[in-house]
Amino acid sequence: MQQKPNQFIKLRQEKLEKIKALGIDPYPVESSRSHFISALMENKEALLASETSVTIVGRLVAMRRQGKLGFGNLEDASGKIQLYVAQNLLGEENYELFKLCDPGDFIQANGSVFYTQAGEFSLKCTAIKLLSKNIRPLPAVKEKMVDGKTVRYDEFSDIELRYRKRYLDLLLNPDHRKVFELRSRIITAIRRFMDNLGYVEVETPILQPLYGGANARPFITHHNTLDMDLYLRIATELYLKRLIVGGFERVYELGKDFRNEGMDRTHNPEFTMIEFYEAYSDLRGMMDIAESLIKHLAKDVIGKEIFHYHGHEVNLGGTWRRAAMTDLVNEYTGIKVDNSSQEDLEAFCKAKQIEIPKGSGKGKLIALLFEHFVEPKLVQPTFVCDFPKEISPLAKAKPGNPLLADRFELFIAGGEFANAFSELNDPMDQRERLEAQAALRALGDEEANVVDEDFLEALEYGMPPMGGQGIGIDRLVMLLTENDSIKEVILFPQMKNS
RNA sequence: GCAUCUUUAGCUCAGCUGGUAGAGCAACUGACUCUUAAUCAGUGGGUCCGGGGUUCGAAUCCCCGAAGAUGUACCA
Repeated sequence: MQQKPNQFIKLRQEKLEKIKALGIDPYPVESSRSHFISALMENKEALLASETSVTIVGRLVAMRRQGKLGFGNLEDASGKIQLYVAQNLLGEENYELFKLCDPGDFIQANGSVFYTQAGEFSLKCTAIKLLSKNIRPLPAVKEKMVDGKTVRYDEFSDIELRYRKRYLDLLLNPDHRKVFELRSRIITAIRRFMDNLGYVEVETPILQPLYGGANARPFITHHNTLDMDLYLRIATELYLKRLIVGGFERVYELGKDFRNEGMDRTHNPEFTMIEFYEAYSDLRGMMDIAESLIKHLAKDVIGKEIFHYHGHEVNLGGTWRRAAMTDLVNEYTGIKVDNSSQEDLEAFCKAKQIEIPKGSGKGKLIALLFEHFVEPKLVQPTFVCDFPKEISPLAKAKPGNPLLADRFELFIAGGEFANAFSELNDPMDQRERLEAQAALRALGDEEANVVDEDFLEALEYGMPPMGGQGIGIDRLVMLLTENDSIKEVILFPQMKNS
């Protein structure tokens, strides 16, 4: 038989025609199910004793036909069971249909459970119905139990294909499906945790006339009817603060932010973040929430405290260190930051070949030293406090030290997991800080904040003292599911056209 | 952005210093009423990522390009 490049599809389409010739609709509307497959597997003896007749549905994932008898494995979202299909039980016509079925087809099977001679718990089929015909063969992945462990053969493992054809990855690699089930449970648990603290979940605009709340380059789009450019949000901060002005006391938003920047194993251009703001709280309150939330997710959702991540062993269970940025810089570089002049720090950076952006003050230099010499070393959870105010335009100054912000970032395994401040609510101070950012922007810093007049006006009407925090969900899921690439925890990661 | 590596059948891969492209699984045909990585017999299937070059001859060597991975830079 001559076979062309799309040989597989052609052959299956021929089968499809044969099925139609039997008067069977290969894509019927109706299906029914009396039991999930897991319900059969969990109640074997009772179903066996009662000889209950059941109807199950799912995808046929393997077939072993031998003349007038055959076996198949049927899989639904809950589990997998072997089908025993014999001509003398189905009748000739129905068995003819079975012979035209392929792995990948969706079918409905009626029958009752029993043990085969080989001792496998199976469904003895009395009828099968085709629910959806597969016309493109699935990549063949076979598995076998060896000493109680599942050994897999010819795994669908090409990383690029797994990301581009995620549906195949999910279908063929149950471990990867599990990661996304866990992601869902983690997000549900986060929402429940915040709800229990009395927070209200809100939704603010993704399309924004001005962007703010973080230092990042935005995606720009255009609204035709309004004939105006809009930005995809880089953060939810400024809108959530407006809600606190509006009388809400505890709000959170869990959703996507978009940043038009580099991509690597911890950055995807669209990513998921939770931000929350609590009136009459402050940095200390935010620290307590971060620690108790993440410990709760580890212990109660995942069920452990030790995680392997980016080559490190991280213990989320212990007491989390709290340290000032300047002390950490001193600890790892030996520099006494408080006693150093801006010139001293610039000289040190130059000696270490660290590029200094235009307009950098002493605070920025301290932050640069921190990033280069401290950040990668912070393996166990560490709250880094006392950020320079200069690089924290939306944070209140630390009481008693006008050069520092009342801010922390949480670092785990050398990466940032949370960022929180006692939020700045002095409208005059906020205006000055945003104008300082605008000056940096004029010097070429494309990631500096822009001045948002409406936000400033909202502050002028009065905003209570409060704590606010952002936690990157993707990285948290990476840590908790022990995946080193963000693409492993995002269902459809950004890829170039191939 | 830069560096290194990868790209061969539907999937997973082999293919040595250049000599007519291979395996397993999947697919197709046939046999088979207790298989389960079913088995047995047979068959078909390739833009060797794309383009150019060197050579009598290129999957293999060289150049350009694409995609992906890793590292690095940027992302305070």
